[in-house]
Amino acid sequence: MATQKKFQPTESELEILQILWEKESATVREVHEELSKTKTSGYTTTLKLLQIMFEKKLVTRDDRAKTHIYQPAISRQKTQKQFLDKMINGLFYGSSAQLVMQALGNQQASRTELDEIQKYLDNLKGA
Amino acid sequence: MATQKKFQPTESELEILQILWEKESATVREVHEELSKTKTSGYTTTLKLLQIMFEKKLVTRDDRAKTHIYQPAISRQKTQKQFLDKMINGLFYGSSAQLVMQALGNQQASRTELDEIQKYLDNLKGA
DNA sequence: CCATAGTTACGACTTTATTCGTAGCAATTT
DNA sequence: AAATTGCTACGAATAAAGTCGTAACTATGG
Repeated sequence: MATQKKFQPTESELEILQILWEKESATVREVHEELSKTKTSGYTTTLKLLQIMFEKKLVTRDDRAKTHIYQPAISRQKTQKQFLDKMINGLFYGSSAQLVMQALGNQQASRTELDEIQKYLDNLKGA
Repeated sequence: MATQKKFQPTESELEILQILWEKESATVREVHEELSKTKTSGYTTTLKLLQIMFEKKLVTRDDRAKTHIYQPAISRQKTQKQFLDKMINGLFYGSSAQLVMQALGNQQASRTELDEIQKYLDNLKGA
């Protein structure tokens, strides 16, 4: 089990994880290229971040070749859960229902999405 | 309208806002007392934070008396929305449905809560 | 009226996160 | 084989958040 709670990714680290989840694996340059679409920081910054993330065990890497290849070490799901939990406890009185309704109210979900949620809900209730 | 996006409360500021939302209004000491239940930082830290929050306009204060009285300047709802939006965009591909299902799956909501959500959902779909 | 306790203000220190410059190495080009 | 390019490593500067110590003021109790 040993759920490495210790290292919650920071804001920047999350951005990088996004990219790694998307691409499955990537070199520093690839990550940087992608980051550059929304940020202006330099290559070595990206490199350093990935190195830190490696130490924190947020990513793994294959360094057999000169150009290292990085992969995410924590799943998107797990990370989502971590942040959700934090948010539910911090901002929503610990009630996921509160959060859900707020989310449904603010962002509008499409009909299709609502139906999906419906199905999911039925499932939970059925159990 | 002028949605003061500028100042997203930080982690610590959020904790303080929680307390202010709860109490409606409070002195530094009251906030600090409450904070002390979960943190160990000193009185002047709390004071300083409230002062900063005042400058950021996250709170208002009545300083007619020696002991100032603070009130939240942004609503819980609005803040919830701000953070939810950020999270949906950052971690859930911009899909609120994704977030909702993840939230329902992880945290278990009680039967009552599920029913509430159901009602809410019917409402949305009805419209 | 003096001492004490409670308050605000505020500068400075600490810690954490982000950013970058530079050195060094290896592969590739000329 | 020298120059160029592209990579990693890593220390250090900068920025942002949180923390605290101390001064100054005010009301209160002896």
